[in-house]
Amino acid sequence: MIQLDEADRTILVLLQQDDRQTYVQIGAQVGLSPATVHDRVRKLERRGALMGYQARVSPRAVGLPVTAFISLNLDGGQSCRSVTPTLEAFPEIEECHSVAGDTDLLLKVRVPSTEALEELNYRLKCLEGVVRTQSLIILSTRFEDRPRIPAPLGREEHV
Amino acid sequence: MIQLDEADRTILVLLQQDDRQTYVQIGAQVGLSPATVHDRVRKLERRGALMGYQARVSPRAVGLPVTAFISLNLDGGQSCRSVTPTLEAFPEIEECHSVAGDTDLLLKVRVPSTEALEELNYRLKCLEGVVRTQSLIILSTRFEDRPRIPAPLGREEHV
DNA sequence: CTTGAAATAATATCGGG
DNA sequence: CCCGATATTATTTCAAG
Repeated sequence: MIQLDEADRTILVLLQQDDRQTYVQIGAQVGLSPATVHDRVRKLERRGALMGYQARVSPRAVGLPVTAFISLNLDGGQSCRSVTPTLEAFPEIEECHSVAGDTDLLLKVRVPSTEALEELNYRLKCLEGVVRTQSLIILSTRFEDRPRIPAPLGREEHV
Repeated sequence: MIQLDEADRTILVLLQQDDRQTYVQIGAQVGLSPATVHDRVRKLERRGALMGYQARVSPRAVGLPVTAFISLNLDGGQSCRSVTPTLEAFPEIEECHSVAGDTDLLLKVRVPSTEALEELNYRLKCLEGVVRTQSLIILSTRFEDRPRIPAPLGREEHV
């Protein structure tokens, strides 16, 4: 785990809310000069706490209004290993998690239509090692893309 | 649906990959001047295609190594409406979707430990209108935070 | 680790094609 | 809608406390 002081945490919170904030503005909040903020940001990047900067694009706006979660059951073979790179090649798959439970993989997907979801589902079923799929369609998203770090974040668990 | 030409799409793709790219760099890719790129970006923001800019923060780095999906069953009462704002007040809930199927709401959550997940689960069960919860723990994340717009994005479906 | 100041590079604005 | 030029701001570097 990366050690972060309070200033680092605040910087992360501010940047994940809006990374277009200037180092001057951020510096004012944390009580540091812009140069120091710059320095800390570079360090956070190198240490892996800051993994990138991305614009949030409305899925609706770009023609991907349908969101769904798809559960995948895999056979026991070594295809379990090889299936991840294959899935990564599907642009409609936004997330891919390995889970504990009834299924093996959980995917979050974005598609233009329910017809496209059906089509995607079919293509997944055809993959080597996939024995079953199950789709869960999102009716509406109440919220997502929320900051991951709650502002204060209670003190660390001692492991 | 927002109408986007090819340049707009390219701009969105580039910005969602890395929104620190300069308008000079983007302009070179799409064959437009920096001033024009600037202009288009502002328009994309106003039209709602660009919803914000956020730094991606490593959940591990900030002490939230455990990810889970929690399904919620609600009673039929009007508490269905009031539960969303309540959930939004939970900082550990990153996403909240209304789904079609066995359950009513699907949450994506980040917590410091499995103990914290247990605690969260308990707090959710106690909420007015929640009759059942079910947790699905993520063992490992193969990928997430992927761009939502695949580079070319096949031609529009005609509805 | 921090800073102010200087050098560099970006964004924002605007008149006009 | 697009551009070039200008003005304004921000980032980046650096020598030094």
